[in-house]
Amino acid sequence: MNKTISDIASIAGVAKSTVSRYLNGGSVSENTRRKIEHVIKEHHYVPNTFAQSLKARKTNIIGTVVPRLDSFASSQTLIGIDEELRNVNYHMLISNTSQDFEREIEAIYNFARQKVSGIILLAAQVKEEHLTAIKECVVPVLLVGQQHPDLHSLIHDDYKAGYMMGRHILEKGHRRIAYLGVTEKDISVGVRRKEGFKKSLEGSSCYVQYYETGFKMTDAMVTTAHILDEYDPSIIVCATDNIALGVMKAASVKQIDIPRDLSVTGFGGYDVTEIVHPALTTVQFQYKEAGKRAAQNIVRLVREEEIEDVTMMDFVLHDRESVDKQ
Amino acid sequence: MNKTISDIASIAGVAKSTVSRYLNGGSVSENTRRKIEHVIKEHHYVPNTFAQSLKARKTNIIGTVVPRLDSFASSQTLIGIDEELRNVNYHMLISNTSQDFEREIEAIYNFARQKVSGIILLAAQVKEEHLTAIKECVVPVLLVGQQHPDLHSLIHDDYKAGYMMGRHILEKGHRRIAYLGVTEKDISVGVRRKEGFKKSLEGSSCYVQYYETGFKMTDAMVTTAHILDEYDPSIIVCATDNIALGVMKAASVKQIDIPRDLSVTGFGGYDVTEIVHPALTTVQFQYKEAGKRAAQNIVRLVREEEIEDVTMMDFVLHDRESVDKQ
DNA sequence: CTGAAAGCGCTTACAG
DNA sequence: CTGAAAGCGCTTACAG
Repeated sequence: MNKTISDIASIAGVAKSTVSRYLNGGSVSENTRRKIEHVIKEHHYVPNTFAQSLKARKTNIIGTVVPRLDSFASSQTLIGIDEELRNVNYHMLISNTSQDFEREIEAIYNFARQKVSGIILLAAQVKEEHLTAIKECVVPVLLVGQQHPDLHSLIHDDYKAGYMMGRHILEKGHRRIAYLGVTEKDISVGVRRKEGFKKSLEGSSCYVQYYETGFKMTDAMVTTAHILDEYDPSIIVCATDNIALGVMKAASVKQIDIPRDLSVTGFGGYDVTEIVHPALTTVQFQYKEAGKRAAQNIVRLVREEEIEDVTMMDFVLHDRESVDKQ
Repeated sequence: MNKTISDIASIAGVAKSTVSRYLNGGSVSENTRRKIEHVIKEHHYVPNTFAQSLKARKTNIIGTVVPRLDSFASSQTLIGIDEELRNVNYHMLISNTSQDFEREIEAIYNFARQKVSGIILLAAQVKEEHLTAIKECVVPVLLVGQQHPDLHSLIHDDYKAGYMMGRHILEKGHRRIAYLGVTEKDISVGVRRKEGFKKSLEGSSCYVQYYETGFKMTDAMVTTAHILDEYDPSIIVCATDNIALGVMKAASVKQIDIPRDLSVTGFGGYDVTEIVHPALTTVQFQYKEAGKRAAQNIVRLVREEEIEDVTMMDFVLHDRESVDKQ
């Protein structure tokens, strides 16, 4: 495991350039090929990747910057990226930033030092510093989950998802609606979903109140208490599954029966939404497929092939038990 | 970003060895220090890690082999490892094997090629090939979640957890018990938990039936149907939270009220267990802390400091709503 | 087909 | 404190 190409060469009685050629598929006579092959097997020789990369001045590594490891969306996306990258002979390197902005920027520079050939960026917001870092590092970047005019990106169709959800609950007869969203700093989740939702309601005779809460389930539980105090909606449309779960928990604490007394919907399509009782009506995004697609796109970018500026992923609306017919 | 140490040296008008010395904290006069600093800043110079590692013949990278990315236990452990490693100036590299044995072995060799200074192995089973790979790669390894005589390991106290769970449900008055376990190939989950549980029941007057199912929620749902057909337990003790959720789902489908008609418990302490209704009685393992501890241990191993062969992590039993008093 | 040599970007004794 | 030189393990023209 600690032999070098020179060792192998001298044991096999050839020049190291010949071994290198053997390794890289250059022309080698059948005879020397066998000799080298044998020596390599015997000594379990594996080339030192650093030396290789130093020469090549690039790697077949794609760095992925991820805000958190413990979310369904993140892990599914990562799995997709990893699987697809493996298919095309690339490796994935993960850098978790724990939702810390500084670390995100740092991660980009670190990846550049490690000479990754491309970076997939899962970020909730793209700031000036991101752009600067990307420019300085001269490395292809694919933004996933958000959109930005200066960057190639891959997004879920949040607007349409919001729209479809609106149509859906309207069809179910709901007219007193609470929409429980998140900060507008998050364009996809905070703005797009809500905008799509609003749009679907245009011209209908319903009444909507908009609320904002945090991403955590506990935040949602607290906010739900407020909502229920001041307003009596027939349904709470939540911007994420997590928030919806918080609403459900808050309701169960208050002995409010879902969906009889109150309907709830989410967005995301997390596995749990099927498990909880009642099963949650939600929009399921295709995270794993998005990951695969992201991998394909970044590799194209690395190879300087053309890709569309924005790749849009589809979704599925699951009509389940948490919404009652009014 | 693409300048080399030579560039910096010539621009600053010094030798590259001086720049290197500056970079590595060697003695440099105040004057040259300023010059170099200025040039580096201006050109955004960052040393090439490959060249560095090539010289150093090692890195400050710890490779982590993980069977899956989409489990609560995995992600929490990874987060813990990452956080702690960052504190001690190491980096984490993740290799996901999607529970594919071949890939696990491959990952070890790959990490070795990349000259990681240590490997943290989250594996359900340790086979001969693992040991061979580890031996050949001459790299420190820490096994997490399982135990093996030839390896340093960090484990959760599954035996004691099983034992405590047994005591707990006995105290609650349960006497007709079903234990829904998993394959004994998984020593921690399949054997230890069950053994501890069995032990706690010794001398008590209860009746227990042991069943086996897969790790997936859907497997558990199917098995639960069988159990309920042939046996009428007052409680089903499940080897994992996932399985317990499957049981709960199966029960809700059959209109069986939990905990009134049937009690359920899990192991793991996943976040969802608090969300579902009724909240699940379970043992919460300290995954994140385990990750941190694992990071500390592997670094000690890398530095050739002493650590105990087996590090045992503690747990907390959460007494919640899914278990009824009999 | 094969080998000697140069060079990738760094670090580390060794002189001065 | 500073610089010239050698070397880490590989690859790639260039000759032969």
